[in-house]
Amino acid sequence: MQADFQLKKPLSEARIVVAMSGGVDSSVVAALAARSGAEVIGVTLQLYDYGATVQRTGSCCAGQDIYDARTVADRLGIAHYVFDYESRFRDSVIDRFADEYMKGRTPIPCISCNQGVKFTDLLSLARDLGADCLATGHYVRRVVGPNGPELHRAADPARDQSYFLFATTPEQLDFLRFPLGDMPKSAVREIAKELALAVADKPDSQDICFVPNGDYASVVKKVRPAAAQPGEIVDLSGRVLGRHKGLIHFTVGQRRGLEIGGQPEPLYVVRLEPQSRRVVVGPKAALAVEAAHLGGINWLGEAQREGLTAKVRSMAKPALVRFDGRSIRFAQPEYGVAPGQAAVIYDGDRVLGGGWIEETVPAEKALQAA
RNA sequence: UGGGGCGUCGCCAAGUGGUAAGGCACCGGUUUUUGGUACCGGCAUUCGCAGGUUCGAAUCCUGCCGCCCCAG
Repeated sequence: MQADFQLKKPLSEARIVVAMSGGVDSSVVAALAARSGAEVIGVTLQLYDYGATVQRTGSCCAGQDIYDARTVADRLGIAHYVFDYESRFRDSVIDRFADEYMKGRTPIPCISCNQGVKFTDLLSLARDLGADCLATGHYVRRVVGPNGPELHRAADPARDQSYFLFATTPEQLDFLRFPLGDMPKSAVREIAKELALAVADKPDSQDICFVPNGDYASVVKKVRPAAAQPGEIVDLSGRVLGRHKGLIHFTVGQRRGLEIGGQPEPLYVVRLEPQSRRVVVGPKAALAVEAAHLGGINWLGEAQREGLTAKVRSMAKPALVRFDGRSIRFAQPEYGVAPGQAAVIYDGDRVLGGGWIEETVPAEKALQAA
């Protein structure tokens, strides 16, 4: 299987830097790059303290993963460097993650990481190394269109990671390459197996890489000890239904963990009020949202067209929306839209851009029905 | 200490002689490079306690305990 690195010069004269996390995907990218005839440099970033995470499955960029990346690079016969980006990662990803939770928002550290550490810092590092491009293992397609490179959904819809890459700027996209965007995951594993890469059967990463055991609240508390303030759980009319042990344990749309029984139907978190530390809950209908205001918008497209869709979470099916440059308006009510999450706007398979959800507008009709 | 009502899983609650519905909560799993959602599965050998009647009781009888309401 050959990969097209979309370079203007012959591959034999090119230098490709591959971001190697230590997982199968980026390892296969390195293999494809090595096979292309270009000079390949593997780079692995050490992002967080790995003492606690060594051997943990489903992690990335620490301990065992760095060792795995090195092993693959050795096998492929390519150069490999490890850089310590811990403090940068702590500032731009972990601290920001904790601060968002303290504000009653629900952050997506993977996007912060892609946006900052990977596509800003690592990318400029790659330029410094004299690379012609930076290749990563993301499942997303870079399509060269009439007006330059475009970002598209991966060919394998089950693996598509475009949601996590909405903040990629045109300048970054110009330098980035995503050789796996056209392949199904199974093909990637097959390549890894053919080449007898040690990571061929390594489990996919999941959850938040720097959070052990899925217990993100502990990480937030460790970074921001003031985060664990208890408060009241109230219904839409303000009636106190119970107490909670910290706003950071909740996100809009969440059902479990409220520990309030005796209800005729499930209760969901409708909103979080950091000032009063109240968690406001209500029936599912109260979750309906008709619009969302976005901040930190990144735009990759040209004209804004009709028939756009948007995703407000990674695995959601795209919803029909109108976008006016600042807000999206859903054609049908959308449920569980949480501030702090990303809204990514698509034209078909193409990512036009997106932004962070700052505020949502309840869908009146559905709210009254509640 | 007169009258009335009630006591079934953590919560709500069905069941009034035939061998414990359901919902919520909780737990586990599946899905997933965020959080969450959704889906699947689990969850009272026992009905406040003690006796009795009956082939058989959460359901009937007796006593006790506890709670609520109305009267003092």
